[in-house]
Amino acid sequence: MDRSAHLLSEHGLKNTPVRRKVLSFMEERKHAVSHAELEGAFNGDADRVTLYRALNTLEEKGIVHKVLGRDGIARYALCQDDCTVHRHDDQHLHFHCNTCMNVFCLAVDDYPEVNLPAGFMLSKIQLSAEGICDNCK
Amino acid sequence: MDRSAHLLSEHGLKNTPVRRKVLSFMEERKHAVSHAELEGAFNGDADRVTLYRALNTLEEKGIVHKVLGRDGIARYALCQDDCTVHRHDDQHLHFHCNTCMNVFCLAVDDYPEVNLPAGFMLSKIQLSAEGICDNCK
DNA sequence: AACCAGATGCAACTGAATTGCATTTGAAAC
DNA sequence: GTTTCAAATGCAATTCAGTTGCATCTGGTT
Repeated sequence: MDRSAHLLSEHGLKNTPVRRKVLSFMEERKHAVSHAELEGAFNGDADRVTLYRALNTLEEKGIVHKVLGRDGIARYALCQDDCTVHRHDDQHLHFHCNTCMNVFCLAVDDYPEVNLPAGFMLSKIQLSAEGICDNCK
Repeated sequence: MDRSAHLLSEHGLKNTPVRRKVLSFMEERKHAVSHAELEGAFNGDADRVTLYRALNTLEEKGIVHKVLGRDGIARYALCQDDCTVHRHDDQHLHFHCNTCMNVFCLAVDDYPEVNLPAGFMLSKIQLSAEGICDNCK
């Protein structure tokens, strides 16, 4: 059983061709993938709605996490191993390329401390950056 | 001439009722405003397309800046005085409320340093947070 | 082999945002 | 104050990401 199939059974999801291919496609990319990108890769082998639902399900189970690009379009990337349904490990930097619009999940050593005004309850801090990615440069 | 009218002439924009009202509406709010919120405030006094165009124009001129909510919907807030067409002062924290989905621009004292992998060119770092705002708490 | 909850495919729909084009208007020139 | 015109507005139609309803199919268990 490959890694994709393992991830699925581990989270109580049926091991279907679509989900396996979605996961292995993400493994091969170093940027977060959009629905449109996946649809292109499937090239008619899966309905667009099925892909939307596969992505939503994978996110709900904590297998992938969702990030909105600067263009407002959702992208998805594999979570780290220690992600759970209840806690996603988002302690990384999302780098937004202003040329290709791709989003990259990059490791970051130290995370900033932030103190909010009175009355604001903090649940998560996220760091993001934008510029030009190594591929577009 | 009030502040809204001044901002417009300062940036070479016509001083129209719609733009003045959009700006003064933003001044009164402490969160970034969405198109839907504006449309409600205008209550038929301006076409929805006109509002979209007003927001785009104000952003292009550096009078307001745009931020995407967690829901993927654009919101706009007045820039600090030192924003220009070429450089927006985004050195603040965007706080996303998970209840009302409003976005708040909050001041932040120290900004984190980040070093990217080779080949990535950084142009801007942004800090965002999510949780519950003071109003929803 | 039988079963069924969950996954898929197809069609229709929603909602944010954009585009084209005719009309109106702010503000500068006269 | 009148003329003038680029810019702004209003209206209709369109685009595009994402969702929903429902019938059919299938992975995995019995």
